[in-house]
Amino acid sequence: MIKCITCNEVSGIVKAGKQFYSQRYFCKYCKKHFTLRSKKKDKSNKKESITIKDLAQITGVSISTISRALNESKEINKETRRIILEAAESMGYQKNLTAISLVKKQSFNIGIIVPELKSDFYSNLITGANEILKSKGYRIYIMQSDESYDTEVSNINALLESRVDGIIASTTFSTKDFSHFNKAIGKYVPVVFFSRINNELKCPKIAVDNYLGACLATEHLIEKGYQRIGYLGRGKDFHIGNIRYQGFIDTLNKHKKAFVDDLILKDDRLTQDSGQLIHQYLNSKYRPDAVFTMTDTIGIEVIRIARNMGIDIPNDLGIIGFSDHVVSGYISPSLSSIKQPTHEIGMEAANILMKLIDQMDDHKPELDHTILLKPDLITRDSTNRAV
Amino acid sequence: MIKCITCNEVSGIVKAGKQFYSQRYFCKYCKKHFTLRSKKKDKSNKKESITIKDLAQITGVSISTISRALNESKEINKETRRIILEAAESMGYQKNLTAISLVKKQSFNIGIIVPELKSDFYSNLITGANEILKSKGYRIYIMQSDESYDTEVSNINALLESRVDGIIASTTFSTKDFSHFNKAIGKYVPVVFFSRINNELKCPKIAVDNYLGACLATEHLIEKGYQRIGYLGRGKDFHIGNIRYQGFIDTLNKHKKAFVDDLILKDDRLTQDSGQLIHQYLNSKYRPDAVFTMTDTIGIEVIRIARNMGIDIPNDLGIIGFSDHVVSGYISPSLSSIKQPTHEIGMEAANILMKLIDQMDDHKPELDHTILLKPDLITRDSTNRAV
DNA sequence: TAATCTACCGGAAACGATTCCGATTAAGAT
DNA sequence: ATCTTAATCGGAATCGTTTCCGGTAGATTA
Repeated sequence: MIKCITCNEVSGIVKAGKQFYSQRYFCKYCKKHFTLRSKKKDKSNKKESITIKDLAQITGVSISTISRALNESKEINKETRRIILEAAESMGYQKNLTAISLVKKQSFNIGIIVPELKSDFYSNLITGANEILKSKGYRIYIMQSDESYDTEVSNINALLESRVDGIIASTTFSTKDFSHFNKAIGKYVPVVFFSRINNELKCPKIAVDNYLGACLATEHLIEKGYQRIGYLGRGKDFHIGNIRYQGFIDTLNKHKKAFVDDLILKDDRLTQDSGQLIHQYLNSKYRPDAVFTMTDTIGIEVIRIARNMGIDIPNDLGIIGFSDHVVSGYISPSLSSIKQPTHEIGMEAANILMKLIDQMDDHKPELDHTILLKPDLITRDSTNRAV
Repeated sequence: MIKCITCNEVSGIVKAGKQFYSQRYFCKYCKKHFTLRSKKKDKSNKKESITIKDLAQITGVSISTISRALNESKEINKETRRIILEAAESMGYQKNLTAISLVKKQSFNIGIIVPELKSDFYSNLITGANEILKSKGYRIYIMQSDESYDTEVSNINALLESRVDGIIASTTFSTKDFSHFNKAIGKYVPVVFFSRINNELKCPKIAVDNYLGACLATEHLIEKGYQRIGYLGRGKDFHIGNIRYQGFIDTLNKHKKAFVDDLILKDDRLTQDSGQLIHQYLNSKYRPDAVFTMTDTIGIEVIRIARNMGIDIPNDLGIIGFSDHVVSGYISPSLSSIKQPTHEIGMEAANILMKLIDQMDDHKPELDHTILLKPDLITRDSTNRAV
């Protein structure tokens, strides 16, 4: 004979449920008592924001109507909408983007991946992109890869989990395999590369015209009458570094300048701790009388070390960098450079991404093109010698 | 007599539905035909990612079991979990954070609001915060207020709509009303202020010890034997500016140094286009022989202008700034400054936010305290004169 | 007068998870 | 032999929206 476990009642018996164990039984009165008590426990003061269901309740219409009012549908009476909007306002209703994203399969989030944030270069790119994205109602996730391939991959996965509507990225120095980006594209999440671009993937890329920039820089050194022009940059794994190097070489050739191998230093350590290396370089027997450095950061190091060595800049050594770092204008002597239109690159990348997202709806697949923006030559003291 | 609108059949009549208009009727065969045709249209190649439902289908278990496998519940057989995980892996399953957020009422997103991104100061703060947040599984939304109160407010609203789990913010210069932050707190979204803090709100704040920093700077100038020490900074609306100013005044008093009002220039234009203003200041009859500037940016401008005016730095004019800007170490003469532990401030802010979020679950309300981190005096050429 | 349209609105099924209940089976405890 | 438990699993509600489908009333058209 089955009995209630608390009052021994034998009629109206129901299962007690998990709060005890499965084969125990309550009479229905005891059951009600216990479930009520356990319910009370979790009536916490958690964040319970007001929903359209609440609005429906107090205005006396259905939730579909609420939704219509909130979304400016025309299938709704003006007066009804006014009442609803008023209620929403007074109740402090705030739409839940999470829920909306779920049903719309669109998050209005864009992921941006950069090697690092604390560089005015990348923060300018981001600011440019954000300007466009924000105006279109998108929010941005910013992720840093810290020049690590693995973090880049995990960042992509994190963005995919968050169901971003698109991705803008600058790859790390070492990214050679792009399957993680392909994964995104495979899931119909459009990808646009900016600044650190590549030739591997079929998707839009936007950057400064690195080749042209390098030509401008080299040309400038030649014009200034420098003879033994050297190059300092990363090794051959870095795509846009190679492009700059190629611009350098081609320009020398074009002007029938021979280049000595010893004046060309391509070494990945140059973007890390380069002091020793540069010192050695400047001391070599084929001492250059000018250098084009792949980045301003390297150029600034060259200035610092050359100054310590008592080398006369710009007379005995001309220096020109790339990217126009903030300190380049302030260091003594100030560093000539190639200025990138960072803000525009960011904006353009965002614009293209927006276009891609629109096209996604029409099932038009990709547009695979590369846009190169014009750089500017900034001449400063480090190359300012009398010809 | 009601007839099917396409075949005139009179038996088995059903409503045609909205695709035509309400009072039209189909026979059931025609109806099936038309609905099938309209269904086909939207079977687009949209992003249809695979879900736990799919996994349930192919593994032959329920979705609850799938969920348990994916979440390392112990209420599941090891072998079952292995099979499920294997299937998930091979199918390329990727969890949908949007859906998870909806049911868990937790987004694992943190909003960070800064006045601007393209400043190494704020990007360092963010990087520090991100380091902690990322390790705890949070993603960050970065928003810029551009020193505009209105954007700050709309940013908060955007973050609230996105249901962020917490907010870290530096306010704009002009933020005097904090009700938008209160709104967040009211919705149980914890707020932590960093760097640009205030006295208005009951919530954690973390910044450098601005008072101490100002004292260190002023003390340094006094030690170097400067006599007519001036101050350059924003007007009285800027909280942490006032604190720095107070440290300056108190230190002068402590050393029984009189301060002349004419050497104190508090003007909001100093953080914008300050050239004219500074020139005028340096030319006034109570010409200072040293200045403490509220920020390095102002200090750098002072150096630039003083150099143009032919003033001897540091002998005729000592300059010290605040925050140790990147260019401060490179400009000539290099600018002495007060270095802020930016990275630590960001990390600490994130840590406190994490604690707040945890406490939210336990219904313990706020912890209202201010943490001040120690600054460092960096002496450089701009104050390096023989005593 | 009947057919058709317009303007509104409600019901209910999604979206992709988590989680609470309860059920079952086999094993251990009394 | 009965009670109790552990180990597993399925069903269904839920989160807060959007949107499809269909319904009604009144105006308009044929």
